[in-house]
Amino acid sequence: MNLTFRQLKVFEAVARHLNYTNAAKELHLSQPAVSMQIKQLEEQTNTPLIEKLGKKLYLTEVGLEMQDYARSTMQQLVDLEETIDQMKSMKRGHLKLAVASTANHFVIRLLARFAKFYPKISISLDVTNRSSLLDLLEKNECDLVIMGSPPEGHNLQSAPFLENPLVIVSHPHHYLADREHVSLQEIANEEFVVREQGSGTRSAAERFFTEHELEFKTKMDMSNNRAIKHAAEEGLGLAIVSLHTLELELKAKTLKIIAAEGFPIYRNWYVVQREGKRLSPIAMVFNDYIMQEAGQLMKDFDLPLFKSVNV
Amino acid sequence: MNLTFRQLKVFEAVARHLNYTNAAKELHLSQPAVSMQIKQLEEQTNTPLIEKLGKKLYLTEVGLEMQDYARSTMQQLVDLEETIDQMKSMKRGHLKLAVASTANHFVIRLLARFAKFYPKISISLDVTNRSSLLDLLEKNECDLVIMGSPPEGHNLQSAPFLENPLVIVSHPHHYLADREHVSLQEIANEEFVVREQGSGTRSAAERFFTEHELEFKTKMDMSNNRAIKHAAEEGLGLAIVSLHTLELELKAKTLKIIAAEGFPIYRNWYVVQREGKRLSPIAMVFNDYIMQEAGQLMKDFDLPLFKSVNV
DNA sequence: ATAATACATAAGAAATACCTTATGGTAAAC
DNA sequence: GTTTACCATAAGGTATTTCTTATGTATTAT
Repeated sequence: MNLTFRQLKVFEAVARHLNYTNAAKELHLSQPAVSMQIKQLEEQTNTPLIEKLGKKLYLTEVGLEMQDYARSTMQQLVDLEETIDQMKSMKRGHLKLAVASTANHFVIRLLARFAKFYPKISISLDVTNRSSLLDLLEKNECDLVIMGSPPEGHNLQSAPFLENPLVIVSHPHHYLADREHVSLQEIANEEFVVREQGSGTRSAAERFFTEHELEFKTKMDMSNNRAIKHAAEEGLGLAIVSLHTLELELKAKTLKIIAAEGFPIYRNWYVVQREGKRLSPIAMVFNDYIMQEAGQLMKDFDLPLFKSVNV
Repeated sequence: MNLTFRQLKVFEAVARHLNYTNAAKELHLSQPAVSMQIKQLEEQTNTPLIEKLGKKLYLTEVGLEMQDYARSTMQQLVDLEETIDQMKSMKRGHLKLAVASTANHFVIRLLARFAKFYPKISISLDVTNRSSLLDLLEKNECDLVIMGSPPEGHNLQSAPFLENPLVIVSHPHHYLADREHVSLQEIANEEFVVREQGSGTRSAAERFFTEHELEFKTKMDMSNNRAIKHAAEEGLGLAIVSLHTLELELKAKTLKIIAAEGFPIYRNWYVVQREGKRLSPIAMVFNDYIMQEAGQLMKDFDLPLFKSVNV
């Protein structure tokens, strides 16, 4: 059985009118065209669907069944079209993001704003480590990834969208904590708690010290940003971290930013996607959104000391 | 949007394999044929459904939606086919009958047997009066009608399928009730309770008396067969009724058949349908069934005195 | 009886659907 | 680097679909 949507459409009209001529008018067709479609449908099903008694038309039992089927199928088609339209116009859809754990906090703030504009869009946010992020991209299991240091040569495409100021923090009673200016040399005399080798933050810090021909004294390294901050709080050393991860600690005054010369170091946050990936409409919009709005939005958020540090 | 079932079928295969070449093999097509169907589907929806990243294929969000749609639509088509097949093979369907109230009792017995052969077939039986029967046929609201005297010239087609013996009954203590032979003249001396003018039974009775040049003395006429029998039970007169309506009364011995000369008068039960009506498979089978089997079946039923009357 | 109405059928033409083979391009595997 | 696997694209042809106009036929209404 090889029906066509055309046959169903015509049949539905005839079944509704119980009159070929009127159905033909509705469909802007000639009457024989309608007759033929019905005839073909009857040939397909190999059973009469409509019977003519005198001048009136009646649906046979199978005809009634066919009417049900035609209506439901056509309704489904309408539904599909609507769903697709909604997806296109982003009234519906799903945005799959993944972020580096260091970016988690500020990305959630960005997302909160973004989500308000697209109430019917569902969002999934995977907060995970660097290698998992690359894995997700590889498997095409997410639309976009936000991270601090995209790798090279994995068929990835990345774009910086926001400055990522790295600052030096200490516990509030550190002797450098309240100073208005701390020289490079004074910094170099301190010991640091740092991220593991290979981390973007670690690399940036090392580059900074190398460029200024200073020694970078690392006391401990840890693979977790939160652990580093905690170590600094406990006075195990100074820490170099992204300002964007510090909101809570600054509010709670468990850490203080040191007014170190040459700081903050500016790195970037990147949006990363697979090369060649055709973004879904909503992913494209989100991409545009953060590229254009992230800077402004971050300023709107109440990051204390941002300005003073930024001098 | 003007999809084709072909496009959906091909898309479904591709979505399942996530591989054009394998889908093509499954469908016994060349690979470009598959490419083209997908491309056309994407043109119809005006949105990508499948994306190729590296060597792997992925469904887009809309593609996933389309996959759902394709599967459900194709499943519905399978269901439709099955339903139609079942209707054709009479594993399903509906038989709409209407019978004259006088025929009710014996038709139900016929139906009970018939229904056993077609357990999934539902049957509706409308028991109503003559004019309503014609109305039902006119409006094509039933497949077949069973009645005693089909009218002429209503674009109806009728076929006798069973003898309808009319007998004379009286209450059990009537002085003719136990006689082994009652002459025509003795009958003609009696008074009768009869159906209204125009009724088939009435006409047949009148014809009988006219043919034998006897007077037909009618005391009362009633439009309801049951009322007539009741009148006879109460001794208001003799009654001429179809043997097939008497089963209960004979069993209960509230009426007795009189062994009148020339009786029973043989009339017929008819199956009536609209001229030109294409019977549904099940209606056709039922029609054949009663045409061929009704006589035998009626003999199987325990109609006491049938044989003796029939001598 | 005649006209009017409505569906069926036939013939022909245009569009389009659909498939094949041949070929090109790209990513991954060796 | 070469090969392999796999999809895209092009060209070309056939079959099918789908429509129209013209005409036939049956039923109903006048």
